[in-house]
Amino acid sequence: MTDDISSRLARLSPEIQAMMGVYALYWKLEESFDQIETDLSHQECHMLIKLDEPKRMGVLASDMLTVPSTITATADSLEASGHLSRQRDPEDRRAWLLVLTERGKRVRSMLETAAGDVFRRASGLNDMETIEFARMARKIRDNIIEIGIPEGLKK
Amino acid sequence: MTDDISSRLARLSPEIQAMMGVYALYWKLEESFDQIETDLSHQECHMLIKLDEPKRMGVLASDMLTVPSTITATADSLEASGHLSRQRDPEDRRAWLLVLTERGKRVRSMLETAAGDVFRRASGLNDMETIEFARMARKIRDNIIEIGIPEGLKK
DNA sequence: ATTGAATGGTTCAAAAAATGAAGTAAATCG
DNA sequence: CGATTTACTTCATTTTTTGAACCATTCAAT
Repeated sequence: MTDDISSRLARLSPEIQAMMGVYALYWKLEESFDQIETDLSHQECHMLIKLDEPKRMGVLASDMLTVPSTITATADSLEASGHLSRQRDPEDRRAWLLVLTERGKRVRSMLETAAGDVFRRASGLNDMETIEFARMARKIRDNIIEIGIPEGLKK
Repeated sequence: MTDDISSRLARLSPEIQAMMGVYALYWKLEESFDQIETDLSHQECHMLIKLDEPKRMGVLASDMLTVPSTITATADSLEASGHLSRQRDPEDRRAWLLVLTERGKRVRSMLETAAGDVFRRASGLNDMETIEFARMARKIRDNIIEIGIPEGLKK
């Protein structure tokens, strides 16, 4: 049965094959979020992951595909639990920068480690393949950041 | 600034780099779901994608990381809109198989095409790289299906 | 067979999460 | 300076998700 799915998939275009793999990996990652750190909601985990550096709330909103009021709520909650703090953006005093506290950094790094573990367990790739996959993933991410920012300002 | 993020990422372990790329791609995919097919909810899109072949509701629940009652609701809605039908599983008459209708197949194939387009636009990989990435993605997906099924029966 | 426990799915009320319209404060433009 | 736009907040409403009680079928052990 597995062979059937797999051989059918092999006939699809490479782009679709790629996306289906991405899909599967992402869901495994989500699954692992459910297991560790039970006191954080999904959305909170996502925000921590996105906060690899201080970011404006508006940037997060378009990054996380949601509206400002949702970001406010998530940030409130993470601030209350001591994972981040709001700091005025010196460039524009209307805007806030969300900055991880030490605790926030610790939890973020835990999430990152978990993500790495999930990849190792779920992918079944050997070391060489992992390195090659990572190289492409980095390229993809750079590309998305590049094309994504202008698109994020849509509407 | 982008260079800063990118060079920092380059210092992380390959597994984490890989996961961050996966993360970014998946979010782009979600974004595209928001744009096409406005009469389908997110969850409904996900269910259609998962239904590459008839599946039991329980299998979908563990696949989609949710509880049975959520699957019931989503299936009800997709059934009402003519995208799928319930058929008793002949193997076990307590269980239902969710089977896509012609319309459901059409929409699913549209979503698949959209996913492929997102990959092409978002990844920025050339043809060779795309083929290589796809090969690994297929391997990963196979591995996840293999290791995932026993894990799915947890609890 | 018969009974008891487990499994697959449904119902529905309650909880949680996401939204969007109206509001405040700061920046920008003419 | 005043008008407009931008960045975020508030909060009431809507949407989504959950979980406990439930029905029907299967499985296991007599």
